Amino acid sequence: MEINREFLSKLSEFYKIFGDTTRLRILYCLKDKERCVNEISELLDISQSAISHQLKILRLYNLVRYEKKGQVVVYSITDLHVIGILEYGINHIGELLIK
Amino acid sequence: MEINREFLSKLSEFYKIFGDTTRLRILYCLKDKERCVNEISELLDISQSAISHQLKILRLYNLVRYEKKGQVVVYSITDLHVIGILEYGINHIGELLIK
DNA sequence: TGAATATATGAACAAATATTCATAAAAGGT
DNA sequence: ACCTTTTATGAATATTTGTTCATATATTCA
Repeated sequence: MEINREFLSKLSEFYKIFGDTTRLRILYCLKDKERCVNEISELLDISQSAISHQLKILRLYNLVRYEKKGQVVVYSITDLHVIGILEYGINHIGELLIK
Repeated sequence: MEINREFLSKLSEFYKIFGDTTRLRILYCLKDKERCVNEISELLDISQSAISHQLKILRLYNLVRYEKKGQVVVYSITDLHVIGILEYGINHIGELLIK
């Protein structure tokens, strides 16, 4: 009847990740293209540190992939699910918000 | 290129709602059946006040419907989208978490 | 090797959010 | 009219979360 507590907790943590505009913007700007930290930082006009902290969270949940290329670290979306979830939100949530 | 700021903010607020175990549990226990506040409170073993505060948020975002029946207030899920989003999470997020 | 650049990270602080507690409001039963 | 039950709500508090600031680490280049 009730959902298993542990899964529930993971589920809420997961949604929570998408519940922050900084993280959404990061994910969105990585949607079609990998980018390095400074690039993201400049593009979104958010401090390097803040971006780095948020990337850490995204990494922790396997939403982004980390690849070191010389001095630079390049981040990209891990997997199509992430884009799917984003698009699901973009398409379906609008409708709910209107009513 | 970037998502419109206002939509972005609504989107994150929306995901945020699902990013709390209490609210997830409330939504989940209303999945197939309408219930009154005390019923939810007892079922989930969370204080009536906490439930009521959270229901207010769910109501604000039109995720649940409010119906007064005499002394009792009955809540139910507003719309199939909500269940869709929940199920989307339940089905797809598990996979992401594993990797 | 030393300077410059890119990124990560811990601690402090600020802001947002959830819960509790006390109480109010609304309805029903006596 | 009064007591009981159910729900809502404001204020206080506790907790969580995000950002900034200072600094560490790693890599390249001179």
